[in-house]
Amino acid sequence: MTTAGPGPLANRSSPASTAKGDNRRQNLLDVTEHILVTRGNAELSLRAVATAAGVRLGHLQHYFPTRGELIHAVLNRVLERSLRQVADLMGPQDAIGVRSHEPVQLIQVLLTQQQDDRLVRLFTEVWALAAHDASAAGAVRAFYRDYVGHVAAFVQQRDPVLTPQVCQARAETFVMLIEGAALFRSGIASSVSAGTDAELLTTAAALLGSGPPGSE
Amino acid sequence: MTTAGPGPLANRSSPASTAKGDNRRQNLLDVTEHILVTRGNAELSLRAVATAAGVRLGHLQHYFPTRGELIHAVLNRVLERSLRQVADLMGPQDAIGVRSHEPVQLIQVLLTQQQDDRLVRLFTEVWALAAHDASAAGAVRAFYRDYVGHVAAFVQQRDPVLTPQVCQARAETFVMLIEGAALFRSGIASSVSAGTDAELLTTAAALLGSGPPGSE
DNA sequence: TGTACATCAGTGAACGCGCGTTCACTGATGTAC
DNA sequence: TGTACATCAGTGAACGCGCGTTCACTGATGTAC
Repeated sequence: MTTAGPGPLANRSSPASTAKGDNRRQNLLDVTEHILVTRGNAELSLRAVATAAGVRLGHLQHYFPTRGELIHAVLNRVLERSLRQVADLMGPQDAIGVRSHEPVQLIQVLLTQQQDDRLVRLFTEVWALAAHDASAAGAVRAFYRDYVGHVAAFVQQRDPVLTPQVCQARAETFVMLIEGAALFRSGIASSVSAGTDAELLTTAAALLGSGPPGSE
Repeated sequence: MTTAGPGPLANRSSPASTAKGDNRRQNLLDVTEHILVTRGNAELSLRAVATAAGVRLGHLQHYFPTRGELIHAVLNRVLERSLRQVADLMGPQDAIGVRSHEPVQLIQVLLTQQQDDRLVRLFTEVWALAAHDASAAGAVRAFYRDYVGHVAAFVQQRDPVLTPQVCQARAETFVMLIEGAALFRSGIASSVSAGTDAELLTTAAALLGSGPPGSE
């Protein structure tokens, strides 16, 4: 398992891995993420990160030699973590082939996560990065491809009669709706009114296939 | 009429309005918008704007004394223009009380606009700005409030039996879906598969109330 | 019609500052023999 | 167990540059009388 392979973990920076070094690296990424959320990419400087982390500029650059490497590292970590959450939520069918979540529960978990505006603010930065940086764009597209893939597999399992194409279409529409909802629920767009949660839940659940079977 | 009042047009910069000055001002905002789309807020500098516009730095600052004023001016113009498009699309009931668009047509127009990734890239910057700048956040929330308001009015007119609360909930969910779809259709998230357009159209149309009447 | 003046359009140079990057360095920790 | 050496953790100073902002300025255009 430790032979890894050419996954997203392959783009390590110069120093080899040490227990102390790994902790420091994660700590530096934590700090970078926090500044990205609170101040945005435009105001993120290496000096600000170093100061907030309590290290010297030169030390930060021992781990992330350039600003670009730091940004890409934090971007990849965010996407990997989010994808892992989606995978845990959509497909915990490990030993036995049983899903632990019904669509409505599942959607409610997703919506609860969106109440935390930190993650949503982070994703607005991710989208903006993807819009201007080719490397970031590739990582973001891969993330959404896998995200949609997990949802499609969930839909397929709930209703094996559906064609893969229909599952894919439902999954993509579902993710569109969830990502759009994030903008509203985080307060960036505007606060949602009382009845919207119910409407959103119904619409999203219908896409996952929780409606009466054969109603389509 | 020149007493203005506290509208969005009130935040004029120092110079009074002249035909030549207004043209120059709009031209400078065009150039700023273009740089915002292609390079992003993080890489937008006053010198880059001035150079691209073919004027001197000092001249740019004659119209927009600070970077912040330039950004806010372009933000407000983008939001006003987009809202005007929505208003034209959702409610052309001027003289007579007749809508010219059916839901499906209307949605197709919205989706076609999203194929142009320039506007979507611009909005990723707008969301990021709103996440970190209090003034921008207010403008963006006002924009989405009005956007949702237009949609809600459309839904209400199509089915007067619905309560205003239901119309509001449907409208908010509709806008969530459309904004999320923008991420995918612009290519930022990932390209959509063939069947997704149909699924998206059906879901969005149902929210606008184009389903068989009384089916709810 | 002409003159005086205010305002606007546009130029040019300079400022202090924070930025990312480079590099030479010291101490700590692990590793090979 | 001890020694030598490579590697990693962390420091410190300096660099050139582009940045936003300030300010004094000249010419063009409008306006009042």
